[in-house]
Amino acid sequence: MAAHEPRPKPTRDVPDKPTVDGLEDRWAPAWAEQGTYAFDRSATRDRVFSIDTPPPTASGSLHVGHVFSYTHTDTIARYQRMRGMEVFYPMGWDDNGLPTERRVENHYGVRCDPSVPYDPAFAPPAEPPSDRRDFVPVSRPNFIELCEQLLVVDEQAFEHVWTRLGLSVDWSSTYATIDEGSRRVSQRAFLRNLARGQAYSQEAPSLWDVTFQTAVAQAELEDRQRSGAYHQLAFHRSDGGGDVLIDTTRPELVVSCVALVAHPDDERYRPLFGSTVTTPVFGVEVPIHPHPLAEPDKGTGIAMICTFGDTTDVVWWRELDLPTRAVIERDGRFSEEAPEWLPTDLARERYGRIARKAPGGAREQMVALLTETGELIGDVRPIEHAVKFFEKGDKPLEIVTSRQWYIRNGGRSEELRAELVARGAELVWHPDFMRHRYDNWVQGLNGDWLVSRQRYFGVPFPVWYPVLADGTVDHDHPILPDEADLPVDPQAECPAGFEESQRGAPGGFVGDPDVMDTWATSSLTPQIACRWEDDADLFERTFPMDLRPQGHDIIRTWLFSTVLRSHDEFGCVPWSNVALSGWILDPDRKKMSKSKGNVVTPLGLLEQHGSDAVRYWAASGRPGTDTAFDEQQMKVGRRLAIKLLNASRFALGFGAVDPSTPVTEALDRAALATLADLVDDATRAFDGFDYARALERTETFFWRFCDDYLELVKTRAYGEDGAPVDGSTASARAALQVALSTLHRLLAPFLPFTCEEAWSWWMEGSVHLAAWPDGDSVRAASAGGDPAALEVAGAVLGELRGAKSAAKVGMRAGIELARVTDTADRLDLLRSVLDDVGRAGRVTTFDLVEGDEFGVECTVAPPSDT
RNA sequence: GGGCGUGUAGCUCAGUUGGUCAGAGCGCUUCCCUUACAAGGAAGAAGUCGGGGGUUCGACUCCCUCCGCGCCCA
Repeated sequence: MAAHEPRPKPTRDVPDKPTVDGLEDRWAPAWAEQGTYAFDRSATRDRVFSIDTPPPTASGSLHVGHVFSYTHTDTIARYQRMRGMEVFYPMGWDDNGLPTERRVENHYGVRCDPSVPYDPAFAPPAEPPSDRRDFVPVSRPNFIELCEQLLVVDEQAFEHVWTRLGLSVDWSSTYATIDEGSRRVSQRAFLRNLARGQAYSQEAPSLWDVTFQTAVAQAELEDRQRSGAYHQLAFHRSDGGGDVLIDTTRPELVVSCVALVAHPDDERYRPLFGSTVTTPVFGVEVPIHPHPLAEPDKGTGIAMICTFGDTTDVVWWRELDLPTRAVIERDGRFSEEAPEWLPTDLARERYGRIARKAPGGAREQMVALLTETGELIGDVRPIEHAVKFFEKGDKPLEIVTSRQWYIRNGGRSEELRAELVARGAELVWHPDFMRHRYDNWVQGLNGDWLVSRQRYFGVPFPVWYPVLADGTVDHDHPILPDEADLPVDPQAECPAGFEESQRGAPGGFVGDPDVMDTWATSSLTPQIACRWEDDADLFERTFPMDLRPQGHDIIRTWLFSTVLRSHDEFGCVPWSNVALSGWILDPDRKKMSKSKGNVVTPLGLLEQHGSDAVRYWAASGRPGTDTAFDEQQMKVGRRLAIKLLNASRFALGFGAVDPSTPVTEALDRAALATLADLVDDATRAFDGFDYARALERTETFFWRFCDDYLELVKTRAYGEDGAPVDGSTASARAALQVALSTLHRLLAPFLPFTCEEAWSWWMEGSVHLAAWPDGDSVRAASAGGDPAALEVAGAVLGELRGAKSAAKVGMRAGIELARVTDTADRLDLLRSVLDDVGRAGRVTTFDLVEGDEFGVECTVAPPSDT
């Protein structure tokens, strides 16, 4: 539907007692029935405004932060719609990932096991077992089906909140990140990456979260301060020249030590480079290498390199071409068998004391061993140091080696990094300074994007591998599906030309067991929402998109990866604008979060204050700025909504006048001239995605409009009882119509329910499909009015009120004489509106005196008897 | 340690190229049930614009520095 010029109804229908209560129940269903926000896909690209809405986690719950940021986006969607754009505003659900996996498991009492064949008739247990060990194993396709069933329920709850909040989403076009379309897009994009050499697999060390049993990408890391302790260990020079002392926080990793390393310029260790030492306890001979990453100030200045204690070890391992001596398995425990590199029976026997132990237990044993051998020097010294964690995890990450898929992201290519930085520069950032976050992230990348997850639930890699005659798997010659067959599940389906019976057999095939990181799918939301290759017509009309709204905490993940995928596939940015929203802070200025227990449920807020009131608070939060959770502001929003209804009732309470009626009175013309400037201001703000500024300006005008203009014009607008409407009364009524129509539209993006209600009293169709007001048209209606006239009138009226207030009389009291002192220019303006000011202030006589200082002296009439 | 942001009335915040910019709302005090509005209206008190330097005829606004807070990255 295209925006249209306002069309007045033949008759007005204004309720006697307007209320903001219940407007959501009246208008949300009406909008749904009338398809008010339906996307017209016949629109050409230049008339479409498409929004890459963040898909909320389906199994989670909405919180105040969602209400906050989604309201921002909605105000922009509504503005663009009123500007005549067809708004493509789909909603997605992120159900691809751990939270959904857990939820489906617990809800149905099942667990995903890709080795189980698909069962089309599967039904989950009637009573979910209480113990996880009794959960029923189901195939991945079955698991996804259950996920989709549960999503229906979750979606309804979400949609209920969103529609009540008044999001102008087109609910006929939704997607889920695990649904068939998303899987197809993810696999297709991956195969294209693979074909272009942008994706590759490799046996490589990766950070591993033991709890979640998942590999962790650079973007999901966080450093946390943890207390640890330096243990000083004695290594023994092979030439018998004495001991080399090193400090380590992880003595349990001595068994996996492959070398010692010191800074090339470190005079203390320079003579030792190239020589070897034997490790304590195990007596393994290892070399001493120079490397610039060694820190002379840290500990003794020489460190042991293990495979792998931390990410620096990985760098050393790679750059110094060291052997791999991994001992920690994916369950986080030391392997059962003694490593083959241990040279002696004694060493193997000692290893038995740490076998199958978790790092903490192994450390205790090692300290005991080191103490027994006398190779632990002095006391352990407690320190605080940064330790790497999965952002969702609670145990320090280990580093394990396994086959992983990567997508090139510039971390190993300066050229690609530069290209991606250039893509970032093409985007318009709101607010602008957020672009630095992107730049810093891209420039700091030091490895490719790990997209393997080693989990079961997710989008599978669409890849099989040949099994050679000797039974080994040939990872270098993957078997790929035809794009037309996507999505595929290599664990449940066999590749073309093979039989299922050949799975795992020599001469047969195996399916890649891995699934993709959820960001590998989320990075394709523009492609998914716009239905890349699945609906070429829609894609052409909507992509590249116009706006990506999102939180600033996921610039490095979601924003960056989306830019990367679009760059790879299309050679362009996926959207032209990105809008970063801030946080909600609780009254103590802390970020609101579930773990802090200070989250308020959105539905309760919407019911308590009304949706428009909550939206008002949300829209007051400036783009990118953290905002305090403030129910007082919601109450202000509610008052604003009520005020709008009452002011509308007043302005519509007179008979309608023909829209062509000239606005002749100076006060009316001044009011419209002021309004015209406001329209320009609000339009400029919205064009720059600054909804908060548009709201603030409009609101400020509106309060002044009510307090001053409506009071000043009231008597004239009523006209003489029973007398025919004269020109000055008609002017007032005409100006009120113009002003009201304009204000309803200016406020519609913020208070959609209230504005629709008031609009419906006198206009055909939805205000949300009405054309955004035009400053020049309003200015034309003002017939060259001077905004200063309204200012002068308001200033004098304020003084008159002040005099009455000081005299402690009611505003109804009369003023016998008001002596106004002001400059000649302003007195001239005042004369042009003096009748209105006199009536509003109940002034009998004015005395206008020229002077430099503005002032009003009043003689308040004595209280009238009776 | 680096980067970004932020610090204006008790509270939440405007202040767009340096010159009526010292503002708004809430809260507070007082008055008023005036025919749009008592889930309201009117009026009033309240700030050395984080501290200190500097540029300028003039700085909340530009520069330097320090301090506080927040976020991101090491």
